[in-house]
Amino acid sequence: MAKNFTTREENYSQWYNELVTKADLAENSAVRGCMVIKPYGYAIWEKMQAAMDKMFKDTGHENAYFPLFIPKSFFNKEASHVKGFAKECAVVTHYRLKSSEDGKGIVVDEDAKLEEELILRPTSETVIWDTYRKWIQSYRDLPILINQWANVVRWEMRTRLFLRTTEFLWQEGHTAHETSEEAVEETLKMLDIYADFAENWMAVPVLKGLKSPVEKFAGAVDTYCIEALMQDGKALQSGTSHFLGQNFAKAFDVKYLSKENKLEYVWATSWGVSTRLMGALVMAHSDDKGLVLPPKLAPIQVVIIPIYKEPDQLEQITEKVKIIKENLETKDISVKYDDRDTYKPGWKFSEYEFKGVPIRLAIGPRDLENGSIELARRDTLKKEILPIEGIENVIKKLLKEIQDNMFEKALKFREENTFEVDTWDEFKAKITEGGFVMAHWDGTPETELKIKEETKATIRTIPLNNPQEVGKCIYSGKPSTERVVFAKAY
RNA sequence: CGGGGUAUAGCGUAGUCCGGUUAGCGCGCCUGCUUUGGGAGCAGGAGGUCGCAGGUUCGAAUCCUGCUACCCCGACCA
Repeated sequence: MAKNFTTREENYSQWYNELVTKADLAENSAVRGCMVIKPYGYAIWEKMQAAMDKMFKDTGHENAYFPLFIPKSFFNKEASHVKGFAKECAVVTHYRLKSSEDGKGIVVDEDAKLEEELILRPTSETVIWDTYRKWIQSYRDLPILINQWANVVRWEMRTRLFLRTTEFLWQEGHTAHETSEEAVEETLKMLDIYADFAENWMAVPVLKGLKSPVEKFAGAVDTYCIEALMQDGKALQSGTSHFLGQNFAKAFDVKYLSKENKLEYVWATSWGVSTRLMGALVMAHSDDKGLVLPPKLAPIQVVIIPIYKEPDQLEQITEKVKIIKENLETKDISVKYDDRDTYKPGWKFSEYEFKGVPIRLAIGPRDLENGSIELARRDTLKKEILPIEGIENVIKKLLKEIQDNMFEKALKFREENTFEVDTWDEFKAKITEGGFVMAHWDGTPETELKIKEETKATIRTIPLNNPQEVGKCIYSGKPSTERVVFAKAY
């Protein structure tokens, strides 16, 4: 299956595409730009969902569901929001089909034109704020802390599996607060949760920071983000958290009566991560032998493969494996015993290696004699023979070690590919090579756009707690007080 | 939407320039036997509207015209 697999060196984007499809994560569908997420890929997404869902709930959020369709008129209400999304909205204009005149096919029934056209949500701010208006009257109704897991549609020109698809899955949190301070606090709290998730579950180190005005969300006052560096030196925005100020409250007339009996607009946030995280996961860790999954998100953490010649040998092995498997499962480790007789051990080794299973155990007659088992770890590809006795404890520890090792490796990569530059020539050179380039910027959108035009690089983020230092903008030479992070981005 | 490319079995492809048997090969699939500590071997077998629609021709995967889909590179974006 994974024979003739393109290497990262040869062609990074082809490597990515082949990896995603051959590892059974997803495939292209009949509809351009849309993907089928296959069971193995979806299992990873479900693990991501479960972990984040718990984090959201632990911080007081509740799940709800808002509709897929949004009345077109809602989109007129917040000017910059319209501008940001108008170009990529799918629109429903009719609600019925009929047989065509010639009886050969089916056509849109022109008599079934909708009074008001419906937009397939590119995000749900509008429908949610239209709803919140009805829910909020008094400060006693606040805060509202709601999240929804949903699909959204953005009609993109160019798509890539997981990284940018026409329809994608995500979660979107939408909160309403009494004060600006509280909303900002919420925005940053969720940013922290995203960073925590990325680093501790995905083993992907991220930079937390603020988006430049050019890059921020349409309708937000401030957009915060987590940015990760991929192995090809390009940045991937992996999550965003927006402080919306009173923009949507004003657009949808959402007011509350304060303790002082004054009518005030509420303060808002929204935050989201999507199936794009799957792309980040793949591109951050995987190698030329296939996927490498962090143990905390791997659908299968340990696979056990029997090696045998005779049926009775398999029986003995299976008996032994049953005990090992139970011991592992007692320790909350997910185990698959692949005793299929239709594939040979070598084939299975390659298969699970390609699918990124963190630990592989192989057990044969020789092991039964010696009370031993062969353990191979995916991240380092190292193999060793260990006693079966107590193997569950070794594995428990090793899974943690693999998780940590993957993070450390990714962090080291990022550190080795983060550069400070002070001149325009240096900047252009480093940007071409790839990586995060820390440079002074005069703070104007004009300069940012010029830099983008000339180098394709954008400001990925202005890091939180950024050290202040005197410097000159690499492009305009104007004074600057801090370095910002430039990179080419996905 | 611009530039480039591709379309032949489930997947990958040869054949196309220069029209001519039954469209070939690899992987995968099915059956049987032998195998099993890193992608097994042998034997047999199934599987094709050659992207679609026209046209030229005695004859089209091959030449001509039109269309469609997909991929890559740009512009746009998470």
